[in-house]
Amino acid sequence: MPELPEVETVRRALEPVLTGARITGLDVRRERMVRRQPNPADVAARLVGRRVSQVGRHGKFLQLDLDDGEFVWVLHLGMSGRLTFDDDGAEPLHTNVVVRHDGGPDLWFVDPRTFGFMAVFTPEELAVSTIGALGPDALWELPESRALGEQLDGRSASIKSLLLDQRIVAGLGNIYADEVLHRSHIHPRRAGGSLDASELTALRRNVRLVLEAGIASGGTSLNDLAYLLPDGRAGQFLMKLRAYGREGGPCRTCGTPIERLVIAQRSSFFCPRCQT
DNA sequence: CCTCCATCCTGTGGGC
DNA sequence: TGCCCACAGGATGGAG
Repeated sequence: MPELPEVETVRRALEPVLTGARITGLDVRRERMVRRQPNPADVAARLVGRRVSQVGRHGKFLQLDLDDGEFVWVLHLGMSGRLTFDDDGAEPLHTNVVVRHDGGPDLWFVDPRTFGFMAVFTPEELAVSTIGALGPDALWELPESRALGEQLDGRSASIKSLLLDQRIVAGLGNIYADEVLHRSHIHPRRAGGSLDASELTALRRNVRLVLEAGIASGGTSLNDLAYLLPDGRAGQFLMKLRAYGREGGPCRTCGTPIERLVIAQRSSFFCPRCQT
């Protein structure tokens, strides 16, 4: 569920609490939440007793440096993951992992669908994993349009599916990809290699614009059961969406009803008039 | 190398 | 009200 703006919002909430904190305990209640770990039994041993030196992010992956980079603690929220601190309220259903530390209240990893996961890698293990093959971060390392064009050159797959490919640029998901394409007036089914220079320029500009606007609004909460800020509030970007989830509603540019297509097994919302 | 597809899970909302 | 189905913010591994 959470895309870059949501994960960045979470990162900013974790940063002041966890930076410098020492992990004192780990309670894994659903083993499935620990995945992609070279040896799953190592997770507690690698985590407990270590100090968080930096709270980072690459695309949708949270990456927390432990003991100045000796290990990297990776968390991914999947489709329904939430990170929140124990606020003395009732522990939510599907609190699958509890992390104790000396920087404040326990950290709760809540995830009904369990598509999220966590793992603790050495930098070497991380580098050779698929996480190490992530493309540049869509916010912090967004390539120039010319370099984007080189990535897309010759590709016959739809631009929508290529925007979702985290090896090209890391951070866009289904909502923000649709928003970027709408603002760029590009049809989601266009072949990636068919974009011209001015379209690439618009695409790049709108990736930045949409992600920054999403972060400024605290992300997108589609309903109050999935993504929420760590303090429990809902993100406010939903009302600013121009395409995603608006099938049948008027295009905010030209009034034409927004249509829905399935591309790469995901819903795509677009304006049939503005986006060509 | 590239593209497409099924799969991992649980919950919700719409239609009947 | 209850049942059934479609669908949901993601990533991966394997087939072709």
